[in-house]
Amino acid sequence: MTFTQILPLTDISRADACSTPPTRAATSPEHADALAHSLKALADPARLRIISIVSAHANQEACVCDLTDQLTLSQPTISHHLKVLVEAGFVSRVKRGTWSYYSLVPGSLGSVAGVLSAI
Amino acid sequence: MTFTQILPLTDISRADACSTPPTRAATSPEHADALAHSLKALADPARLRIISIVSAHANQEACVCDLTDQLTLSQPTISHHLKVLVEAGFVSRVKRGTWSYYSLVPGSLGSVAGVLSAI
DNA sequence: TCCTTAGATTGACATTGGTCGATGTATTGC
DNA sequence: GCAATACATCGACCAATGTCAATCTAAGGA
Repeated sequence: MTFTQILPLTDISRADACSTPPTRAATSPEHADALAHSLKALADPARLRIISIVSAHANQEACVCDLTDQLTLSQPTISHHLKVLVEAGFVSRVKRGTWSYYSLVPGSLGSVAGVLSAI
Repeated sequence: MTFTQILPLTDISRADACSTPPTRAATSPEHADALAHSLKALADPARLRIISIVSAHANQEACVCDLTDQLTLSQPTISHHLKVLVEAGFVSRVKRGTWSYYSLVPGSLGSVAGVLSAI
């Protein structure tokens, strides 16, 4: 019989008296990086409003002119925010004629919400 | 019978030909600001790991030494991240003796997740 | 072909944000 | 009271980010 059998492993493995042992493993750094990247894309008032405006449309689709109408931001700035959202996978773009139409990627928001509440 | 009865109102109310009408109102700027502020507090790998480490503990409580052990960050940096999380309402602090213990604010993550999936 | 329009890209700028070393402040133990 | 420990705060620095004016590209229309 060894010491590790007599004493709980958690008491041996840590030296700090202040702490209680963890019940499960914490999120990996890679997982945290990925989630933070998604959250960063959402963590901007203009981008949240863009998502809201897009999803408020009948066919879940809005053109850039809808956004420049409602947001008090320049057209390049809105285009920049749209690019961030596309690269993060929250909206997708389709071009018809002169106009670009943006739509929500189904489930993308719910996925982040699910991960968040599962932490 | 007037024109507004013949033609759909939505066709009259907007001048842009590229756009479909919205089915509901978009999020208010104030609401977007508030949600963005909460998301900003979460949108950092170190802070996500802090939340994960705290919630992985038996009593949903961890001291700073638990965090300095697991995160490869300086103690002032960790203290800074903790302050951000406290001010955003995701964790709370209680001091017992020399040690500060941080714990998750129940429901705070779920609340953000709920708002997110309701956009 | 040329002009106009829609929207993307570029470059520059100011602001914010993450990080650390140094220091400050309680609390504990001697 | 004094030294040591745990943690917070401060100040500085560099990187990342939001914003806009200017420019570029592509699609239509005359």
